[in-house]
Formats: sequence, C-alpha cells, structure tokens
Amino acid sequence: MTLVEPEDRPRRRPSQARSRRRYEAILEAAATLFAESGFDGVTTEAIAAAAGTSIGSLYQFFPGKKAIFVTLAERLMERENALFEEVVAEAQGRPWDELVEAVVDAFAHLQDTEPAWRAVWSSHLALVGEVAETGERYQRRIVERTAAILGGYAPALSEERRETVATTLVETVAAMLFAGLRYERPRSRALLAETKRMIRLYTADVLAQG
Amino acid sequence: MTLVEPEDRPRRRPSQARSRRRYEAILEAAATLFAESGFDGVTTEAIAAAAGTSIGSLYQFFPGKKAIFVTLAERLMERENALFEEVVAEAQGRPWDELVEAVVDAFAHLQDTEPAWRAVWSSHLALVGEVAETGERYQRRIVERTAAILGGYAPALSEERRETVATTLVETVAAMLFAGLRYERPRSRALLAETKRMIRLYTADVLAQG
Amino acid sequence: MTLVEPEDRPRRRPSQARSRRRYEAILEAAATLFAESGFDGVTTEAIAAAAGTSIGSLYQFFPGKKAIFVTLAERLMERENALFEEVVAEAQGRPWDELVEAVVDAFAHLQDTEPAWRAVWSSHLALVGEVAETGERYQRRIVERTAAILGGYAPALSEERRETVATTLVETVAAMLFAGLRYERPRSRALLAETKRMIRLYTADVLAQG
Amino acid sequence: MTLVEPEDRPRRRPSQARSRRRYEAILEAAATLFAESGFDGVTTEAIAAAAGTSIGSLYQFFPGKKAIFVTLAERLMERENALFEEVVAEAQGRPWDELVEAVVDAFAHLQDTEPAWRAVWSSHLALVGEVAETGERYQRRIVERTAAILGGYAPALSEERRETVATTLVETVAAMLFAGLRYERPRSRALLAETKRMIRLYTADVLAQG
DNA sequence: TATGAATGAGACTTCATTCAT
DNA sequence: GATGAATGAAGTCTCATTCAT
Repeated sequence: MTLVEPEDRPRRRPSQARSRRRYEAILEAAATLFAESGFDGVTTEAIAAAAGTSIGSLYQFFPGKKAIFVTLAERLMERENALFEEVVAEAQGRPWDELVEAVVDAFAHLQDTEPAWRAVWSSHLALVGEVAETGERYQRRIVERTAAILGGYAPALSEERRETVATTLVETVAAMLFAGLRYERPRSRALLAETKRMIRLYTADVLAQG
Repeated sequence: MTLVEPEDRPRRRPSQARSRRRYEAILEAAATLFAESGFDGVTTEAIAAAAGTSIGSLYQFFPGKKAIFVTLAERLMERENALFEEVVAEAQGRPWDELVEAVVDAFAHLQDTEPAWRAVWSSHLALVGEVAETGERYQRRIVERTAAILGGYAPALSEERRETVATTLVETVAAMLFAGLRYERPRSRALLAETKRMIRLYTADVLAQG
Repeated sequence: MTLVEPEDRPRRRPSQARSRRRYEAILEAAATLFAESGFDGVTTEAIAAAAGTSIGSLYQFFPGKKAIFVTLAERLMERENALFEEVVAEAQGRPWDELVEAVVDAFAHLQDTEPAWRAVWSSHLALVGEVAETGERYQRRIVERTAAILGGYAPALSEERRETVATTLVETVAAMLFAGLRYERPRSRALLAETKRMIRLYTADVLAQG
Repeated sequence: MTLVEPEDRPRRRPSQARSRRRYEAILEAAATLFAESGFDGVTTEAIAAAAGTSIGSLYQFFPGKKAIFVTLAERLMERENALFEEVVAEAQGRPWDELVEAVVDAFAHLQDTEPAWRAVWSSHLALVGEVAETGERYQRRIVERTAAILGGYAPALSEERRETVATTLVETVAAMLFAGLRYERPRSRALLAETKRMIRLYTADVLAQG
C-alpha cells in the first residue's frame, strides 16, 4: 500500500450541513487516533465510534481506511503549501533570516494546532506505507520554491547547490519539528530555538561561501 | 503496545550451535522484513519462512512478534552505544569537530550496514508503538555522554545549556540520517555532508558564544 | 427464505399515474438485474438506481427485496397461465400435436420477450430460495390442465398415467427452454426444434400405447 | 464472479491423514449446505462449523468460499466424466438404446449418492455465477464424446446433426435429472422412466430418419 | 410522498499464537 | 526440540432496511 489509487479518494464530498459535519468529525477523529496509534493501530470501527457515527456512514464517505488517511494527508499538505506561500508573500523583501524564521514559526504553529500533523508526518518521515507519495510530492514542491527564493538572495549559487541547500533546510526543519514531538513543552521549544539558530548559521555560511 | 514488558524478552538465549544459528537467522530475517514493510506489515509466518525455519521454532525462541522487534532494537541500541564509546575513546584529545565528524561517520556506516537500523529508528522516531521506551533510554544515554564530553571542550557552558546543545546535536544527526533514507545515493551523501557542515557551524558558534 | 410470507407482498398497489409508473419501473429494472446477476447479486440500491428512483421510494412500494422478486414471479406465472389458456382456447379442436406445438411456441416467445423469465425460472428450477412455492403452485396448475386436456385425446389413459405424462411434458419443455438460455441464437433454436420433435414422438407413442 | 481464477484453487492439498479428513469434511459439509441453500445462502463460518472445524482451518485449505465450490464442481465433473467413459467402455458393442440407458442410470445413481450433485448442477444450469465455465467445459466434453459414439451407430448423420442430437440428449438428461430433484421418490423415478422412454423414441427416430 | 443519509448486523478473511505429533 | 496444522479473535467492508428532512 504505497501509491495513492483512485480508490483512496473520498466517495462522496458531502454538501449538506449535517453530512459535512459528519465528514469532518470522521476526519478529525481519525487524525487524533492515527496520531496516537499509527495507521495500523487504528480500526475503522474506532474511528467511527470516536466520530460519533456508525461504521456504515464512514464507508459512505470513504471507500476504506486508507482513503481517510490520504484525505487527511492531502489536506494537510495543501494547507502547508498555502501557509508557505502566504508567509513568503508577507515576508516579501525582508532579509533571508527573517523569512526563514517566519516560515519555521508558521509551521511550528501549524504543528501545534493540527492533530493530523503528527499522523501524517510520522507516516511520511517513517516511510512506512501510506502517503509516501503524497508527502514526497508536496515536500518536493516546497523544496523547489525554497530553492527559487534562495536564488534571489544568493544569485551566485549554482542551481545544484541551491537545491541541495534547500533540501537540507526543509529536511532539517521538518525532522526537528517532528523530533520536538517527543519532548514536553519547555524542552521542545528550546529544541526549536536551537534548530533555528543552527539553520541561521548554516544559511549565513552558505550565503557567504556558497 | 508501547512499553516493553517481560514477555517481550526472548524466551531463551540458545547456546547450542544449531539453535544459535536459528535464533540469529530469525533476527536477521526479521530485521530485513521489518525494514521493508514495517512492524505491522510483516507476519510471523513470513519471518519464520525467511529464516528458513518454522513458526513453531520461532515461538520457541521468542514469546511473540513484539519480542523479536524489541530484541532487535536493544541489540542495535547496544551496538550504537558501544560504537559511540569506541569512537570517542579513539578520538581522545582530538578537536571537537573531528570528534563529532568521527561519530557521525561511524553512525552513518552503521546505518548503511545494519538492516535493523531502519526498522528500529523508524519506530523510534515515528513514536509509533514499539520501542519508544527502549529507544528513548538509549538515546538519553548518548545525549548525556555527549553533554559530558562537550563539557571538556566548553567548560564555561552551564549544565543546562550543555544538555540542550547535546540534545540538539543528537536529534539532528539522528533525524538527518533517517531523512537520508528517503534519498538515493548521491543525494543522501550530499545531505549528510550538509548536515555535518551545519552542526560544525552550530557547534563552533556554541563554543564561541555559549 | 423459501416461503412466501405476507411481508413479501407489495405494500400498496399504486393507483395514481406517477406512482404506477414508478412501481412498474422498479419491477422492470429488477427483472433485468435479477436476470443478469441473480437475486443475491443485485442490491436494492441498484434496482432503485436502474428504475430512476430512490431507495426510499422502493421501500414505499415493497417491504423488501424479496417482495420485488415475488411480485415479479407471480406476475409472470399469472401471465403464463393466461397465455396457456389462451393458446389452448384458440387451438380448440386441433390435433394434439398442433396444440402442443402452439403452446411451446407461445412459451418460447414469452421467454424471449420477458426479462423476468430467466430470473424467475432460474430460481424456480434451481430450487434455490425464492419462489419455490409460487412457481410450484403455478406449474402444478398447468400440469393439471395439461392432463385434463390430454384426457380428451386419450380417454383410455388412466388418470395416473395422464398425470405422469403431463408432468413429463411440462418439465421437459420448461427445462429445455431454460437450457436454451445457455446457447446463442442459432443453436438455441435448434435445441428447441429437437425438443419439439422429441415430445411429439413421445406423445405419439403415449397416445398409441398408453 | 464467473471465471475460475487461480485464487479459486485449493491452497494446500493435504497429505497427512488427519488433514485429509478435515479437508474432505469441509468439502462434504459444503456440498450439503450449498445444495440446501445455494452459494450465497451459505457462510464460510457455517461450512466450518458443519465440518466440525474452525474458520481458520477452512482458510488454510481454501483461499475463499468460491474455491470450495470450484473444487467441489471440478471433482464432480471429473467423476462424471470418468463414469461416462467407464459405462461406455463396459457397454462396448451393445445396442445404442442399452448404452444410453446404462449411462442415464449411472448418472441417476451418481445424483442420488453425491450431495455435491445438486449444488453444482443447480449453479451450472441456473447459470448463476459460479462454475458456469467449469460446468460448460465438462458438459461440452460429454457432448462431444456422445456425438462421436453416436457416429458409430449412425454413420449417415452429418457431423452437425450428430452434435445437435448429442446436445439435445445430454441437455435433456441433465435437465430432467435435475427436475427430478423437485419430486419425492416414486414420482421422481417415474419422471426418469418417462425421460428414458422419450429419448429412446427420439433416438430411434434420429437413427431412422437423420 | 420522495429522497438519500444513516445504521449496524453480519459476511469474509487474516494472522498471532497454541499444541499435537 | 522441531514442525506446521489448528484455532478464533478481531479487522475490514457490504448492503438491506430505517428514518429524518
């Protein structure tokens, strides 16, 4: 189970208010449960119960468990993408360091508020099955955009170098945000602060040396 | 399934040559299969088959599937610990940067050669189920040792800072090694090189500023 | 599910034009689908969809899936009965052979034009579940009528023989018509032709010998 | 579900005595249940229970419900084929009528003693799903053999006529044997006797006229 | 009355684990 | 000790039927 097949798409995107609520409840319950126990540790029955609905309704909206996960993943990735562009647009013209910091903070905030974050990134980073593809696709896009933006600050850098640097930055932030999940509050913030410092230094060096 | 219970220990550490071989074959087969498909994606039957033995024999050595995983994990962690101490001992007296580089290279090499690496770290980092506890315990030890060694190079650093820095270093290396698994060869090496550069810069700054 | 219970009757025989149309559409759609995929292979949802209505409406007319089938069956059987009497009335006074041939042809034509035929007879002949009872009842009536008519042509035959012969004729025609469904057009007609020849010879012998 | 796929073959043809018994018990229980309630009316759980074993064991031998049915069907068809050849060989040189009678009697006896008979023929004749293919294949073989043997008795008949006649004979016997299942003992025998008489007359006519 | 979303019993199947040989 | 057949709990999913709108 690695590719996203058509059968992994929702069955029916509900439009009426009550259905819509149900649909969202299922996704929300699933996000929480997946985050707690991982994909295989969660049963469709448990998702339905946590969403306060019946197994039958769940299957009316989604053709299967994987489809729920994929929907969650694509939604999150879409949001991450939008968030990235939004922050970048806002930070227009500001120095590189500030731009990076703004992006990292935005993502950290998303991580804090979005239950799906943990479930999806866990799967993505751990490469275990689901969303390998989806996650990779979205991450690739952010790497490319980062490389492009970096080009504006470091025109001397070869395209290849830019991509390597962008990949490193994105992977580092993602990995460290994820690692932060394993720590309680004061420590996780400290880890994030150190991460920012680390990439600031790295970036400065790259801009100076290539 | 998160804590390591007594029932997750091997049943009997076989001493006779033939049994020993069987035991090792099971662990080796399991490492490969877990790395490929994750804990839930592997059946005990498949492990036994890949080890060239029977499901009955497998259960003679291990009380269950989780015990196989836990054994693999503890073994790997033990080796990582030993490796760490070994490299540190060898690098005695050398500058901090060289020490760090030697440790990172040693771990990178371990990652390349040990099939269990991916399975165990995936579980550990993704926090999904198994070995959360075991992994955390071992990682903690390495962080503490790193902090202690760092103390030798930066006596001015407060104990708390030392721990934060050590944590950051260890998490970064672990996370980036793991991230490297998602890339093919030339890129994964580049990512590792950038990671080393990044932590070298970070470390230098810490040593200079605190 | 073998007996026809009161709950297998339609809920209400609609009289208003629009309802009537809906009711018929459901029966027609069901006939086609049952013929294609058998009773268990068809979902109520599919019937409603094929009838261009909703599942809710379907249950307004019929108390359940079986009731649709039973209605179809009784309707078909009724028509067969009427057809039989009609043909017999028309053939009044003609020789036995011509009478038989006329009946067989009429039934063959019904089979060709009525989608329910296949579904209902399949169930009846195969004795699997539905309409065993209904079918048997109607078939019995036709056997009795055949025996009675035969009495006019062969007064010497004992009542018991007459019944045996009538049963044989009816079963043969039904079974061979049904068998014909498994063949494509030219062959199925040939099979029917041979069947007619066979029963003609059989009948002639019975009339001659008893 | 119409074609016989590789996944419809048994999983493991057991060799040890105990397994063999279990395997047979499953098939026997399935034959009885399928005959009573049809393919869809039977659950794998019910088969396992009737066979005095567990659902797990059932799935160890067969990959699914259909595979049980297919195994039953192929086995029966194989037996029918063998029986046919056996009877034909024995009747070597005897008149056509005796040959036909011997074959019909043999099949009638098989029908009486083999619980799978009803289940398999019901499915085959009713064309509902399963074994359509398997049944057709075997029946075709018997038709061809019948046509060939008929050729020895009626060399003047064109090949096409021979096939039509053979098809008619085989279909009639099969259909009437099956129809007989719907009658209690004395009547079912009478029906069979009449069927024999009918095909004797038919055959005599064919041999005389072509 | 018409609609179709909601329900949940129950079907099929897998697989970790036990146990007789 | 080794084997692999046997077990059955538990998971995924379907579909007949109900019911709120």
